[in-house]
Amino acid sequence: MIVLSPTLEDLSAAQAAFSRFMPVDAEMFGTMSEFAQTVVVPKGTLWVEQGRPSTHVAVIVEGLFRAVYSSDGDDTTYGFYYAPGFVTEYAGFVRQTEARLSIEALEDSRIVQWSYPAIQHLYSLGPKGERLGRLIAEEVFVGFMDRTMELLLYAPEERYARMVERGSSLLQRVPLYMIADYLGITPESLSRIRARMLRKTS
Amino acid sequence: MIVLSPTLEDLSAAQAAFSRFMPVDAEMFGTMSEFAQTVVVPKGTLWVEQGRPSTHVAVIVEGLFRAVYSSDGDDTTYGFYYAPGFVTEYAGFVRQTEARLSIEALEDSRIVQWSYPAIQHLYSLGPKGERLGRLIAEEVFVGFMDRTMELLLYAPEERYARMVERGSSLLQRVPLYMIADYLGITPESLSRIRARMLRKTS
DNA sequence: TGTCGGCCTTGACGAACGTCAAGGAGTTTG
DNA sequence: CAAACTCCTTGACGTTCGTCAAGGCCGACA
Repeated sequence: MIVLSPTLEDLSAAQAAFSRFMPVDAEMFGTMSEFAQTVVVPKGTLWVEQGRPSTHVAVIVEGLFRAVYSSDGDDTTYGFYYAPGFVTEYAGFVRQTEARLSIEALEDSRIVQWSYPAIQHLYSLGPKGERLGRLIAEEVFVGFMDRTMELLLYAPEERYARMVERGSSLLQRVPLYMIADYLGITPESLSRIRARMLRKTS
Repeated sequence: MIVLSPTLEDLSAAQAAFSRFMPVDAEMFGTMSEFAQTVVVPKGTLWVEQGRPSTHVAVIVEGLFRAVYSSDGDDTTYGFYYAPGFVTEYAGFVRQTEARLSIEALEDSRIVQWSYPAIQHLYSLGPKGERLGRLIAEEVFVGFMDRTMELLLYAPEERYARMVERGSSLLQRVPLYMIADYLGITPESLSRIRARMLRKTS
């Protein structure tokens, strides 16, 4: 992992990500830029390690990450993160406790990150900073609600079918055993589900 | 549902709930009290109805609620809410869109509620209001992360076993078919799981 | 007291999933 | 070029789940 000063493109990608939630004026953009770091994360690197501090939140300029929970030597893929969007081990970050998940780069990635003190500083600047933090937390929340609903409402086969219908780019970018994991099933089961679906459409 | 002016006990229960997240000073407490309403919700009432606006957020003084998603005539129990804690159809509330879930009182309940404009007013008072909103959103988020993790990591039988170990009061207060639903299985399967667990311990 | 309705259990059966094991295709590495 | 590795698939088998159906328990209520 290499830490750099952000380029203008990095900063504008970051601003675009934040702008999806609320307008970012010149002053806030300036403050953000001042504390931002660009990080180049090679494929396979753990940007956050389970059990260690979760110190940063980042905007993904390019690349792909997964959140993974490890226990007794086996991994569970909890979620994926890609541009344009955020990546962070949120639970640990907001409470400044140790990360409960690792976050691993699945492709060579480039992110713009802020430390916890930098974010606190942003909050301390006034209601606009707090507001941005709140809006992002709420948005992230709604995303997780969808995820939980998917697991509760649909059987494994339907979950995969819906992912295909949605045209998720993950299906092209991620090995199937991680998709299986994400859907809550084994790779063998996903393989059989795919075989069944092929038989039906042909 | 009967709407009343909050009693002092109602307000102090509300303050206690908020205090779990950050100190609430006299000024903020005053503003909160000014806009608060107490609502008596009889068992069986839908406090929020799926498809209609999600207008309020509330602190539970006493009672029990469940969030339920209805589709094609069958229901899925999404979560439970009880004192001391909050209840709201959060996704609809924060975005002021229609509720995606209904929220039903499972016991005769008493809550202290705030409307969306009241909360916005609280936010507009300065960083402390925004901060409180953000902290609550983050806390709610971590809870949902736990919920999703439970569904991904554990098989149905383990999910029930963990609920028993945790000593959840829900097991005493809620019919098993709702528990089954909450765990993502059918009532029949939960019944068999209970039978299996009894055989093992005896 | 008898009946009704809500809730839990049990049975039977088929379908889907998990596990263990083996094999094949494509890519990387020496 | 061959060997090693990663990833996906397929097979066999046992277990668990969902569904449909029936029956029992218990509190509510006339």
